Amino acid sequence: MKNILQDERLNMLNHSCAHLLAQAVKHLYPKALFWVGPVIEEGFYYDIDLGDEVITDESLLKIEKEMKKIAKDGKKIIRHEVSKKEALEIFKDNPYKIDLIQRMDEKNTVISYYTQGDFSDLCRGPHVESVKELKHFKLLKFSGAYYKGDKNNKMLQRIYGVCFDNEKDLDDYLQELKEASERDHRKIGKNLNIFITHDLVGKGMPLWLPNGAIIRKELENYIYKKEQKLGYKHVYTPCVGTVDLYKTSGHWDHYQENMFPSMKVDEEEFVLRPMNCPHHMLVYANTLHSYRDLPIRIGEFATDFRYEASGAVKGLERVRCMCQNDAHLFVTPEQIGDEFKKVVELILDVYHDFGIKNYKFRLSLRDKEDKEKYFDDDEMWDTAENKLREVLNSLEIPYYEAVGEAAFYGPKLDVEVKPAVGPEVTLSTCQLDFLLPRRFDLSYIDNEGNKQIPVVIHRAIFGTFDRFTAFILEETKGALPLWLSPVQINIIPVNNEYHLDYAQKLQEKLSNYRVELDSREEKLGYKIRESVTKKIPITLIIGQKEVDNNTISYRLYGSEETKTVSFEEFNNLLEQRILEKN
RNA sequence: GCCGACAUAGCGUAAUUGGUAGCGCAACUGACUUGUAAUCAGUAGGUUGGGGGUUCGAUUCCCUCUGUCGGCACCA
Repeated sequence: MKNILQDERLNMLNHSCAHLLAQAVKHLYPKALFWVGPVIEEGFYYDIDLGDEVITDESLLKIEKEMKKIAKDGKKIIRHEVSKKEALEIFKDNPYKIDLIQRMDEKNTVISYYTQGDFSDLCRGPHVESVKELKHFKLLKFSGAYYKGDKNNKMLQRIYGVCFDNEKDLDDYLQELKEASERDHRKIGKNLNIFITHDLVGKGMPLWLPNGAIIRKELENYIYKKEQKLGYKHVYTPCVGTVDLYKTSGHWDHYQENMFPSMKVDEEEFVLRPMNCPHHMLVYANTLHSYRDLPIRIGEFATDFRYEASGAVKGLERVRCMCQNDAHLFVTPEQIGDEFKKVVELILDVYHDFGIKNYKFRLSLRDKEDKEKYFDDDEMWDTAENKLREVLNSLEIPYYEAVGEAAFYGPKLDVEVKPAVGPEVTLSTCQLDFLLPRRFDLSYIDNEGNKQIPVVIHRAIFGTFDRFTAFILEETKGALPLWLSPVQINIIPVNNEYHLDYAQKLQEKLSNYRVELDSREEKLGYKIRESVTKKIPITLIIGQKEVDNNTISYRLYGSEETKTVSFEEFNNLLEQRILEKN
């Protein structure tokens, strides 16, 4: 997908197109007041105050038509540079622009605006020379958007669009958008019977169907083995906890509104747990620990419940009931670097196995000004944040820093990926925490016999199995690698009367794999078509040739070629592909 | 949660300017016995998401709830 922000020419075109959009809106809605209209990766948008009016599909078409008309007129786009005072006078009727101008520093910024025909807009530019150049554009969607991104402010109307230099680029782009929607895991999940939701169960509560359950089980086995090798100890803990547990951890104060409401049983208040840290703290606290025992790594595939905002829920990607691939590492301060490094290496290892290449590391730091969210201990935060930077630098991993994205208890490293549809999401996370061990009064005995407080590293490699599955479905377009595929091999006998026996024997010999035998009375072509539609990795065709020569003919998903081999050769192929996670 | 749209059979869809709904795939039955992406014929399947209102009559219009979609906000 083309990134419009990064292409100078497209950037200018789209920016100019945003002005064209505003001009057209002004023609059709004379009372419209404009806020900002930036270029984004996917094109451009403009935030507009339309008073009581709202945009509809119909009005979008009208606006687009008006844009074409203005563009055809071919007015020049003229730049004007003015003083702050002049700017305030020119835009005096628009409080949004006044706000922008008043925040400008006249000494360091040139205040400029652009005029095209009867329309002027405050803007630093640059723009194309004439609206005539804006021929190949399309308005894509519209929605409400809070003024300045603050939910306490008024909701403005936002219109999105995109502009290109020629019709082919525009068509290609629209085609790409359509193809991306074909990869949407919600669509694949439905077609391949991976998960559903049901009104009676509730929003954001996916039901994993048998096919989905196989995928999830494979993912669990995969990461469980990796974690076992790395010395993790796995536990099971309940999906509920008392409110007091979360008061102790501090989560109650910070995230109460994102938890399902508490339920009173006898004299106790319980909540569905939104995270597992408190439970794992108590697992640690169960034993007296020596410094020799550390690090202690407690892992769990833990089901959590979060009362996500109704508008945020999306397929398997953002749910209210999820299963985390969670672990908490209890370490001495000296071990932080090493342990953190091991987690990052595990993340890289896993991403390599899944062929995930497009990801970004984000170092999420606290916002020093936000005293409400973050506990107030500068020294602790500085130590933690610097420690993470140190590790990342030593690993020579590129990352960017994001202020205000830290958890309330500490800074974290997040790994972000871009799904087929929608904005980036966080998959993996690794967080440094000096706070919860104190809250739970955790300790270990150091080599001088003194009580010390351990440091906790929270980490989730897959993040949640739900989101990871969503992502991997989109990455693979549902054509999962052999080891993950719900059905791995589909055997099709050419003729049931003569070849079914041989096919059944093959099925038995391949019982280590998930094999289906399609013995329906249908034509070969019909069954092959279905095998391909279901994205089964390997389809076997068994006819007279195979029976006579004691061979196997197979075709791989994505290929129309059929190869004929001996059983041993075929078995080697399977083992090889499983090993390579191919 | 906010703005807007949408909800028709398992899935994908059509239609009704208000007179209770068609099609394709899948399913089922029968015939065909097949060598690389759809064999033919037939059968069955719908309180048109739930509730309420207007009306002689609502799937269509109005209200409401639930869910879905596109964004915004949120994301321990």
